[in-house]
Amino acid sequence: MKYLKPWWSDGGSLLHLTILLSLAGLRLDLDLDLDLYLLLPPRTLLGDELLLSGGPTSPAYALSPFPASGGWGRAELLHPKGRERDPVAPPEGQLLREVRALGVPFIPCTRVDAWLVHSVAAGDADGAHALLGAAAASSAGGVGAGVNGVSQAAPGSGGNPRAAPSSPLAAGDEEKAPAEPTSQVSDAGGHASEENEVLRAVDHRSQHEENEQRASTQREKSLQQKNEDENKVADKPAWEAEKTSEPRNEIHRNGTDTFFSLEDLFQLLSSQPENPLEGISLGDSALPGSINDGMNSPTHANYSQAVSHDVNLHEAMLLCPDNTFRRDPVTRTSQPQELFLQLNSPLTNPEQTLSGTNLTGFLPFDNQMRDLTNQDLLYDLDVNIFDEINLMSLATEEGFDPMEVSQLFEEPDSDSGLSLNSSHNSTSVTKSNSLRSVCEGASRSSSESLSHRDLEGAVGGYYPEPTKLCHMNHRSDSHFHGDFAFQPVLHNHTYHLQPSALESTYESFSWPGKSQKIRRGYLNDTDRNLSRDEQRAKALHIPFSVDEIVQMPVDSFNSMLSRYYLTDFQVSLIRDIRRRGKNKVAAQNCRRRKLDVILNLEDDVCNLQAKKETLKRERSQCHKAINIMKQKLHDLYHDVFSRLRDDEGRPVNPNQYALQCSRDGSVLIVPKELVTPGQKKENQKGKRKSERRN
DNA sequence: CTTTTGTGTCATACA
DNA sequence: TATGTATGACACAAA
Repeated sequence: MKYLKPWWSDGGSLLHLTILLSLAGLRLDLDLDLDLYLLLPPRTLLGDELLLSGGPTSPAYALSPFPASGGWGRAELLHPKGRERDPVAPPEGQLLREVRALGVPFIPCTRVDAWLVHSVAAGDADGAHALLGAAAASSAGGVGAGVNGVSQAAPGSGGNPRAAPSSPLAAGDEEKAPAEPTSQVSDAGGHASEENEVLRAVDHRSQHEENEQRASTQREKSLQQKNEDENKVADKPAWEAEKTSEPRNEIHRNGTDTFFSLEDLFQLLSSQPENPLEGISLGDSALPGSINDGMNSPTHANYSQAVSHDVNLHEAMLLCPDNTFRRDPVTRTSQPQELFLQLNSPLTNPEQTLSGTNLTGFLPFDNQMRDLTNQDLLYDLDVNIFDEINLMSLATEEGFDPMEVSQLFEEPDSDSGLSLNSSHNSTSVTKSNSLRSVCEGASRSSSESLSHRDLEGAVGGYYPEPTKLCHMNHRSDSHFHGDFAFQPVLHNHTYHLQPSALESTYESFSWPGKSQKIRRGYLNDTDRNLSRDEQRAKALHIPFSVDEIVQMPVDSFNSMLSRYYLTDFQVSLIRDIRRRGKNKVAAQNCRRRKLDVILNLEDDVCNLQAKKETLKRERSQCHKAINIMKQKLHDLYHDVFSRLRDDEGRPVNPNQYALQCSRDGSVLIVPKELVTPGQKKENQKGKRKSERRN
């Protein structure tokens, strides 16, 4: 963490927040490297600790150590982890009350996007500092993760629905910073404007150039990290992606979630002119101290320029054909689609992006439905033809193992709807080839728009067959296909399997039943790691992953089934996979509940046993007390009789007389013969009971 | 080798 | 009716 005296340290009267990022090269790890400093005005009295809350669920930051008095003090906002504090933040309202009770203006933090704080004049601590740092690039872009920074919506705040930092940037309106505090800011603190705070983000050394130099060395690491991120993105089901489009514009990062968004910072900055105390405005001469010089210096950009620079830099980095984007298409089959996302996420609205990235069937394409092309011709063809072609292509696909499939589906009842007896002869091959020709004649203009993610998520990384794509395409946009989508078409399909072999292969298909077993000995190591359903899906080249099949909503599921051309066999398998997947989860939950019940019952048993022991002890203590009371009563009885004298002054024999208490409290000496039988019985009962207990 | 444990799956009932 | 969930029962693999 590098901290230098800020340029406004001799001016201003309100709390300034300095956000300094320790940039390890161009990579940011906010968990470790983001430190927050509060600049406290002179004579600010604080407790030794001040909690700031970024949001209902964000961790609290402790303000420590105590700032120096008599001048601008600096206090570091320490992450709870660093102080081994309880990371659970107190309720926000309580924090705000505590903070306000101290009379110190504060800035409610909801989220801090990573941004590069750049000092144009390197080494000039008093120089102006331009904000060159782009806000977090989109996660799809991946650049931000490695270069500019990251952003994350605080989970508790429900995330920032805006397109993260790219929204103000992509707006291209750098001269007009949003004047209104965002709802997120106002939600978190609710008083950003009324507190009249100024937010400044500076760095005291130019790290930008340094970072640029480090970029090449860090690129590999960034690429690795980015690939990990993209893997996460790629693992996200399409139906999920279609629902949450904007998170693609954000880096999802584990760890600290109390951050400003760059947009929030801009808005705070833009609200500055409304602050009569500060008199600091963006990009004008009201900035105190050397900042004015710096900002007006030709070598320094003002904030607006910084923002503009940011935009351009950001977009340029997104758009430039940097090596960062070059990935091995073999190892990363989803690259084209993700690159598409990268290129479009900051520039297009999510709907457009989605419409371009969910072309494999997860989104409705009403407009595409209207745009029927020559592929409509295909629609009139017998579906069975597609069926046959599909099976043919399945059988001729590389890695297709008929034995494997037959092992995966072995049950006598082969009522799968497969046209097993269909003639897989040269005629069907000719048909398929002709269909491929027709499909190849279709548009190839938007290859990048085909969702590779969907394909990648499919079991076995299978690309849909061209025939399948054709079939889908005839119901979709003609721009649906791309060149790469037809890559299999370019393969030399020699159909090495003879029709008889194919027929026997398909006849060996059987539906998974109760007695199904997988002879894993036939499976390779890779397949052995797959579940049975995954193996089945792979064997039949189901173009969806098992997770997708299981987890997607029923509407998406049904639309998927209807949108894809799938054989009855495949549909049945998909439905079974879904059913089994759901049931598997249900079984897991059921067992978990059962375990919880057992554990709770064990706890109950322990508690009851403990309670029993307690009650036993209490009873024993009660008996002891009773015996003591009896003994005392006995002693008292004899003491009383020892003091009693009859009319003649002789002691009263306790064996002949008894003391009897009347209701009015008087005590009478009564001969024992006159004691009522009921009293005698009660006394004897009590005696017997006590004897039994003893 | 047997037993235990965890897991997947199926059948069934129910919502 | 379709779908999802809950649960008992069974099979199987691994410890």
